[in-house]
Amino acid sequence: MTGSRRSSCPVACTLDLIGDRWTLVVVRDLLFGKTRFAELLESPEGIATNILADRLHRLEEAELVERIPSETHRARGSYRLTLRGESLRPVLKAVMTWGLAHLPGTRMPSPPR
Amino acid sequence: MTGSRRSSCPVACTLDLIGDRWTLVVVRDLLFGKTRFAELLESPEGIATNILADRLHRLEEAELVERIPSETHRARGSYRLTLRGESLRPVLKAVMTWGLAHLPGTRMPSPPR
DNA sequence: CGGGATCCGTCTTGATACTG
DNA sequence: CAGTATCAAGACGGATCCCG
Repeated sequence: MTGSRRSSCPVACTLDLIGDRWTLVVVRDLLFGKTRFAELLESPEGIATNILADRLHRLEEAELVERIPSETHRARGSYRLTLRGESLRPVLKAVMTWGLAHLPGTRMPSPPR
Repeated sequence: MTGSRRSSCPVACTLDLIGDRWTLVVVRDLLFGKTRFAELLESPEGIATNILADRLHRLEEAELVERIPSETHRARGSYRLTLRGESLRPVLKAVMTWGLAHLPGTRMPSPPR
């Protein structure tokens, strides 16, 4: 995933940002209220630590996520979606709705709000 | 892209199907009315022939696309979205809407219907 | 010539081990 | 706990080859 802008198409350019198998899973978890690295790791999909770190960095770079460092412990920051990041909710909703309707066996884990 | 189902989450499972940088671009073109291999190749993003063939096969396997062989020329088939494939339209719409709203410089090429 | 398949070098991904 | 380092496996991209 290079992230390079390939065209002026809103679909292709958005996919440059979130078009991979992990980014939207991370966004999903953040939308569901998770904030810490370890929490994000716990999801049943089993994302690897380096992939999670990479995706969080990319999302930060795209200003979809911000990292909030802790004042007490230096290595205990948390991650939150920016407003821009939260605006991905309709995209996630559409993906989730499609999955629920067309992939038997899938179900909602907990309220996405 | 392995395509293996990793969880029961509708988001993660949907991403197993369409979570990469090319699949939704192909679906976009099919929704826009393109039907032939060569047409799909012409898009400004510049997909490689092997990648396009691979994505079409995967989409066929997932029953999102069907290949319709020509009666006259045997090597002149066309591809069309199935009903199931067309049902991805809201997902594509959400992605496109997000891109138009948040990625400056992106614009619609031609009516998506 | 159109519609792919195959080969191959490069870049990305992901599992695991390791560190502050 | 929160990542980084390492390294094998796989995906990408493009050039070419092949077949009707």
